[in-house]
Amino acid sequence: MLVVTWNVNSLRARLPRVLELLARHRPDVVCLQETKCRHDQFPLAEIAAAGYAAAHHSAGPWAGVALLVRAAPSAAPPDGADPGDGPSAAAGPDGSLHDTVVGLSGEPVVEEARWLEATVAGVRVISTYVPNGRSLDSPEFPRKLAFLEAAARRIGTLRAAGMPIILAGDLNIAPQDRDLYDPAVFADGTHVTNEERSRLAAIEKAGGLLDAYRHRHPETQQFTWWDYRAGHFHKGLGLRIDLVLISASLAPRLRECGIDRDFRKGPRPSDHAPLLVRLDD
DNA sequence: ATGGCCGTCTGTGACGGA
Repeated sequence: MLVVTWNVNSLRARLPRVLELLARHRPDVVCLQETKCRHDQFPLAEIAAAGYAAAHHSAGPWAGVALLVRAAPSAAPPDGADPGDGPSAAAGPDGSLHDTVVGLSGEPVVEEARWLEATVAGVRVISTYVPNGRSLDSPEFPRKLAFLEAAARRIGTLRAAGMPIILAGDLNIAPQDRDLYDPAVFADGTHVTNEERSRLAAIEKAGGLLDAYRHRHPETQQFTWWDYRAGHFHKGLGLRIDLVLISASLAPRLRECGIDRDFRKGPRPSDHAPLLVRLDD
């Protein structure tokens, strides 16, 4: 099973690149963040035409998360078929979306669209977009911490239910200093504080989860986000803030985990690159 | 590293992103 997470920074602006990703990698599951569209703007028809069912949590110009699941070839909708128009849309062999949950219980700002769950092939898959936090003295920062605490509670509940978990998304935390191009630049900023890192660790502990990229590549410095400005991508100045956390029970199936930097290049790229995780079937 | 960018909206610049 190939799982991809990608902060697309507007799904409408990025749709050609998303379709390119689906065609190139044919992932089984895609977790998207920052879709930035109203519910009625979500491009269900184009995604269905590419052979994917979708569930989404859309709230207008900010945030927004989605899950795409590859349909079986025989289950592809015929020409003119209604692709469906909501989180209940489903398709796939073992790739159906079941028991979709929209939103995170206890999240501080309910009207933001930052958390979406579904069961795919016996795995509880979550696409999340954690608040940025802006700055340490901003009211957004305690909201970020509260969101992370709510996520830990929810993950603990899901673990107790017994199904393996894949929590994927833009966590907006660099887990270690090796996940930053220069720790000094971020010394007084968000994304690196003990408050954030300890809450990320609490999520991992609550779920029995591990960071798939770091598990597979214990020492490598590689990034998933680069500022659009100042040529940072071409200078190699980025952060690793997009993560896939998997249940320890899935770790023996972890074949590979990598970042496709090609999608940070080319026409109209997102400022994030997709992170790919392959699990043996 | 001071900063350079890109996306949204009913906009003609402000704001958010990290």
